[in-house]
This record gives sequence, C-alpha cells and structure tokens, in this order.
Amino acid sequence: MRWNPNFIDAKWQNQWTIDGLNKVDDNDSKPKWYELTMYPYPSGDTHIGHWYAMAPADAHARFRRMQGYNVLHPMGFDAFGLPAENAAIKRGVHPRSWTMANIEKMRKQLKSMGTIYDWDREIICALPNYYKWNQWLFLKLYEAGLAYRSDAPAVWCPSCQTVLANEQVIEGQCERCGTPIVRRKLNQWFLGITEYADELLESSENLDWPDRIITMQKNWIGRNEGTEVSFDISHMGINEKDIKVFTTRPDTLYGVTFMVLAPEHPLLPLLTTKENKIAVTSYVEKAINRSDIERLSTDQEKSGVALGSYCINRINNEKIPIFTSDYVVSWYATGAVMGVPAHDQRDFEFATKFNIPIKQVISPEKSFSQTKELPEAFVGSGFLINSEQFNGEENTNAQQSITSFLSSAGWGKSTRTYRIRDWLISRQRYWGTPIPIIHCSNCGLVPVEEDKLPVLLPENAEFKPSGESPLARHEEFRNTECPSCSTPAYRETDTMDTFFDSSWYFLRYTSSQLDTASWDPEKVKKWLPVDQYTGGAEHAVMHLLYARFFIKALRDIGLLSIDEPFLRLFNQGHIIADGTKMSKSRGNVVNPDPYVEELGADVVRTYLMFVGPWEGGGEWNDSGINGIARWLNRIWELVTHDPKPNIETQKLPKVDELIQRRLHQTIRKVHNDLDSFKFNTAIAALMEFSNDLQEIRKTKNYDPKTWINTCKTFLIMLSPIAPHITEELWEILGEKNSIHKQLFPSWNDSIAEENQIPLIVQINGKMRDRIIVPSGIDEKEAEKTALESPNVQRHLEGNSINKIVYVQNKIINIVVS
RNA sequence: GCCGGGAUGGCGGAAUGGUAGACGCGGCGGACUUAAAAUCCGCUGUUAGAAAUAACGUGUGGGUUCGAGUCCCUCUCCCGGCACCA
Repeated sequence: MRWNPNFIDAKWQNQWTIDGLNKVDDNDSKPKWYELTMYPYPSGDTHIGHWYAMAPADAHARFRRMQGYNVLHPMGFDAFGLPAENAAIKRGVHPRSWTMANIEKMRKQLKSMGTIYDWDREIICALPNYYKWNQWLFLKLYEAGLAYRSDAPAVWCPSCQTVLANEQVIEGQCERCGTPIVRRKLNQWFLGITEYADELLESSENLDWPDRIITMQKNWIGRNEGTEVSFDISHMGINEKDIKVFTTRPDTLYGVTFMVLAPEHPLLPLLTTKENKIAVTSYVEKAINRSDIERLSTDQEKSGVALGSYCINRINNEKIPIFTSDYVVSWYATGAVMGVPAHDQRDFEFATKFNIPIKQVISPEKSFSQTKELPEAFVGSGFLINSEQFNGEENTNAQQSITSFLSSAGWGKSTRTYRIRDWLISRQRYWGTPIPIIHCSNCGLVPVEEDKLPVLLPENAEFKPSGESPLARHEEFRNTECPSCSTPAYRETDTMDTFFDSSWYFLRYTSSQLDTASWDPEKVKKWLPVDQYTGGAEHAVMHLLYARFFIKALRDIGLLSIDEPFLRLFNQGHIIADGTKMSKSRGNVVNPDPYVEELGADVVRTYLMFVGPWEGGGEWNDSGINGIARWLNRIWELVTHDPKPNIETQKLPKVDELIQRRLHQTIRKVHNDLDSFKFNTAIAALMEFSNDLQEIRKTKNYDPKTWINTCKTFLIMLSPIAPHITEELWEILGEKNSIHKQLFPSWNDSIAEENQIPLIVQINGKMRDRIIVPSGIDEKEAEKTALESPNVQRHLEGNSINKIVYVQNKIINIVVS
C-alpha cells in the first residue's frame, strides 16, 4: 500500500464529525431527497451482507447530494424481536443489555464504513421514546376501528411459542425458524389491512418499483372475482338458514352433488347428526392438529367424513349431502365449497373416493346428448347441459346469467374474495411493544389513556416461552385498575409484532428526538414520501405491504397527507456464503473488519460495488479484492506524482483534446450508471479512464493544468464510492473545502463525441475488417473506403454485390451472392 | 401445477438488433531484485497456424433479419414467489 488507509479513514471520519459534514439541515432550501435503506436488526455483528446493502446505498445518497439535493439518509436499529429473547434465554443476559451491546458494536462498525448517516437522527425501536409512539399509533388505529380483537384461527409456531402473521409463513413453515406451523383458534389483535386491499392493489400501479415486487403483492392480496351462493339449511331448525359458498364457476351450479365444509367451519357441529358425531369429531380434531404442510400437501389422497345432513341447492331443489374435508380451508373465502366433481379435479377425486354421483353440466360440443363416464374433471369451456333453462348457453355467458338469476332470487350475488387476511399483530413474547389496552370485567376493552403512555415493558420478567405471554405471569405488570371504572382490571399482556415498528420508522427519522409527538408534521411534510428506498426483496409482502397499509390508514385518520411511503424501490441482491444466507447460527458469517483493517474501508466499499450488478448479489468471494486495492494504489500514484510534462512537444493540443474527450465520455457514463445503481459499470468506466490517464502520462505530452483539473474531476466522480482516499488526495492537491461538498461534474456531448470512429466492415454479416473513418461520413464515402480494404477485396473475389447496408458510425455490411 | 427472473471464457461479469467477452480476478511469459514480495510491461475464448488469417463460439433445437447473446417459438436446467384458493 502506498497510502495508509487506516490513518486516512480515521482522520477523515473524525474530521467530518468535527465539521458536521453529515448533519442534515431541515431548513436547507435545496430540493430534498429522502434516500432510505432498510434498517438492520442488531444481531451483534455487522457482516459483509450489511455492507453490501449499505455501502452502495450510501454511494447513491452521496451522488444525489453531489447533484445538489439536500439528502436525508438515516440509520437506526430494528431492535425488538425474538433473537434477543432467545439469546437471553440461552446466555442468561437480559434482552435489553444484549440488544444495546449489539447496537453499540454495530454502530461502531457502521461508522467505519464512512457513511453519511446523521447519527443525531438514529432510532432504536426498543427504547420507550420510540415504542411509546407505537402504542400511541395503536390507539389511533383502535379508535378508527382498524385495530380489533378477534377469534380467527391463527397461525401458531410451536417452536417460537407464539402466533404469527400469515405473511410470516413460508411454505407452511415459520419464516424465522422453519418449524411447520399449525392453526389455532385464539383471541388475538388484528389490524384491518383487508379494508385497504383494493387501494393497495390499485395504487401500486403508479409506483416506480420492480415489477416482481408489485406482482408479489398483487398475488398476495389475491383478489378474485366470483359469485357467492347460499344453500338452504332452514330445514335443520337452527338459527342459520344457509351455507354460503364462494365460487368462480357459478355456471356449474347444476352440477353440485355435495357440499364440503372446512373442519373449522362454525356450522359444522350444528349440522352433524348424532349418528355421525363421533366420526366427525375425531376427523376434525385430527385435521386441526395437523400442520399446514401435512394438511395441504396436494399429493395425498382426499379424506373426509359425512355430517349426515344435507342442504338444498335452491336452483334445482336438489338435496346435497354435506361433508367435511381438510382440502377445504377455513381461512379462504367462506370456508365452504360446493362440490362439482364433473368440472373440478379436486372435487372429482373426492367424489370418486366417496362414491358421490358425478353430474356433467358443461359439454365441449353444443349437441351433446348422453353423459359418458368422465375419466377426470372437465375444466374446459363449452355449453351448458342438464341445467334446465340455461341449457345450450355458452358457459362463460352462463356465469353471468346464473349469477344475475341468483341475485334476483336473493340466493346469491356477484362478489370478490381476497387471499390476504387481516394482519395479526399479537405475539406471546416478551421483547416487544406492550399493547396499551386494559381488560376490565365491567367495561370490556379499555385503551390506556394517552398521558399514561408509554406502558413500560417491565425489566424483571421471566421470559422463557410457555405459550402465553411472559407478561401474563408478571403480576405487577398485569394487575392494574380500569381507567374508566377504577375496579381491578388487567393489562393486555401480548406484545406487538415488530413489523409494527418498521411500518412507520421512516417517519420518525424526520424528528427522532421529539418527545411530545410521534413526529413533527412539518418535517414529515417536508421529507416524505421517501424518494428512494433500497433493501431486500424478502420483505415484499411483509414490511413493504404493511408500511403501505400504515401510511394509508394514518392518512385516513388524518395524521398524514401522503398516499404512499416509498416512491421508488430498488431491491439489492444478497451476499451469500456456502450457498446460503449468512447467519450466526449457520456459522458462515463473513466479518468485514479484517478486510477494513488490512485494506481500508474504501477498498471494501468499492469491491462490493464492483463485483457485479447490485440487484444480483452472489456468493462471497474475496479473490478480486486485491485488484481494487491495486487500482486505488495506482490512483494514489497518479495523483501524487508530479506529472513533469514535456511542454515543448508540438502534439500538446491534440493530447489535451483527447483527455477532454475521454473525460467527458467518462462523466456521462459514470453519471448515468450511478443514477441507476449500476455501480459495477461505473467503476469499470473509472478504471478505463484511469488506465487512459496512465498511458497519457507516459507520453508526457499534455498541459499540466489540464492534467491537474482532470485528476480533480476524476476524484470527484470517485468520491461517492471511495470517500476517504478521494478526500485525502483532494487535500493533497491543495483544496481546502471537502470534496464531498463539490457538485458532480457535468458533461458536454459535443466534447465527448469522437471524430474518428472504427467502422466495422462485414461481408454477409461476418466481420472482415475495421477501418478508421471520420465520424459521420456518408454511405458513398464509407462504401468506397470499405471496398479499398485488401481483406474485403479478398473476400469479394468472384462474388457479385447484391446489397449494401450502412449504419452510420457503426457498420457497413456488404451482401454478396 | 401456476406466475416471474435467469443460463455468456478457468472465475466475477460487460454488451440502445450492428466488433461477443469491456472492466477486474486468475494464469502464462518478461523486466526490476542476490532472492522473494510489491510494482511495471506483454499475452491470455476454443481449434489450426510461426504469423497474417480462418473456422467454431453466448444452455438445447428451430424461426424472423443484410445482421441475433439481444426479438419470436420449442425444450432442458437453475433461482425467486404462489399453490387442494374453491
């Protein structure tokens, strides 16, 4: 190393702090730019994956700042969550001390990256000055009817000993620990995200987000148009008079030969006959206790049991036997399915197994008379048969006519159903925000008064998981009195999902120190929405969807006036090691510190940006990192060594022109690449340019003034990527003001333009020669020059020219017979 | 099963329908050095050739085009998402 990176890193990080270079001024009159990167969970070690997420984001934010924006690029810690609790249980330390010690360590490591975070704005969600506002926002949502308690069947992770949101289930397994989940009926807190399903779907069209994320959110919301049909059970003598089903195929209504209720369906016990009770109860119990993976595996044989009762298909008055089966799930649509075995493969399999009649009602041909036995369900389109007045109708048509018939009869209606469920936010764990509600036997649910917030998380809880919240066993916390009637009452003891914290943290950055409100409305008005968000795609249907919902809900409550939190989104890839995600438990964490110590922060930053497109991520491999160290070394040499040009040569103006041309080409390329997160090619362009400068220096034919100015411009372009070495060299070149206060250079297309270009000569599309011609020559001239080429002549021998295709400044293709 | 994205040298990767392999790593050869490291110079897709050059070459097979890594169709494999969703 020709320069001492450790010395320079420390020198400038210190100097920038002293100068307040990265303080963000809310009153700055420059246009604002809010560039946000997802805040990390303080797991203890900043690994190379964190750098991969943060260093390029920092370079981009710096680039925006150099374009003249007032840039807010904050950092904080997603400090509540299970790992702290698990680590605490394992090691006997308190989650708070574990978390705070980790934050301490991570903050130091993040500072070593040389980022522009304004640490005065840091947020830590696990501190009362943050979670107080979680509680306050919860109460606002509660007042608005968007937070409610309900008995819906919840997803339960047997290992984490808590309920989860549907979004936290990946292929039937807990997102965090991979344990197969089960469903339990529990009384839990939900947020009404489904009320916003349509808006979430529709307004995503206007976001500058990757298509795949928008698609994932669309699929997750899963809006489906169909028909709700009610089947008559009034003969059963119970309160409910019908079973409602949702179907996308109302055209097959005459083909219904059975009804299936989900094992959790509320009507199930009421519709089970005495004779069938034992069989049904045992089936239901088994089904409910199975994990989703077992239960929803598509390759198992259909199972089920008859309830012994029937319902009436009102359209034709047929008696339809009722079954229960685990292929019908309670958490989608109405939890009941009309069985049309002739036209649905699942129903077909069920009917075959239980010897239920299969009645065909759609035929591929119009003149169809006789029902043959179907080998499998016919799911194609065709014409209705066995359907009374609708016979002969095209089935797509019949979907509408049957639906309107049902509507006018009051037996059904056209409707929509959604896959998305309301967001379950209760967690039976300790290390989270206490839900600020009091349960009173007289008054029911009573919100904690605002001036009593925060409801503090007690320090001395026994947090070993037991299936109920640790706070439930904390008498002092649990026992309180009702704010409204003053009788003894108890506190809600569940805590909030940590995605609650991250749904609004970006608002808090604008006024993180404020203790009289969740945020300063003026500042939020100034900074929001986030102009550019960067982070991993794994949050597509969790954090990103929740945050969008939050903003819309808070807008409707009157706390905000924006519709969307994040205007632009960029998903960077992930650095993996040994083929999987880096994690402490897997023991494959790559620590950046040794690299930083050996090579300096700039080398690590630059290398991470150079290895490939940012969205790609990839396997960690340090084989090329020395190449970056060598390059920065060469730059050090280039700038610090007196050029000593031979100013007497006559070629001087020409070389100057060449330098200028290459410089302007490079500015254009680097500007456009940084603008669109293409750091790898921006760095490649800077490398090419520095290689050119080295060649030029060897000639000694240039004006020293041009040389120095060119070096300075080059350093400015490199400074968002490698902030320390460029600042040092900037100082060495005699500059007094920080390089990071300079504007990004602009280019001039006419200076960048080449006057001599290589023209590719092809014969029948194969390259035969490249000739240097003046830029912009016309076809005739190009043709003449091309035909003069000996190699071209050789290939033309004995052939006649059919056609010549000329593309100016690119190619000339001679087509011969 | 459905919906996305992808497959380019030994490796990471680059290429508005117009020179495939920029840039970097690694490798080979050379200079400097007592030597090594560092640094510098040259070569480096495959095959043939001393070279000029030629043929071949972007997962498979076809197509459109003067011209295809790029556009269209087929298949294979890999990655991500969803999935007994009614």
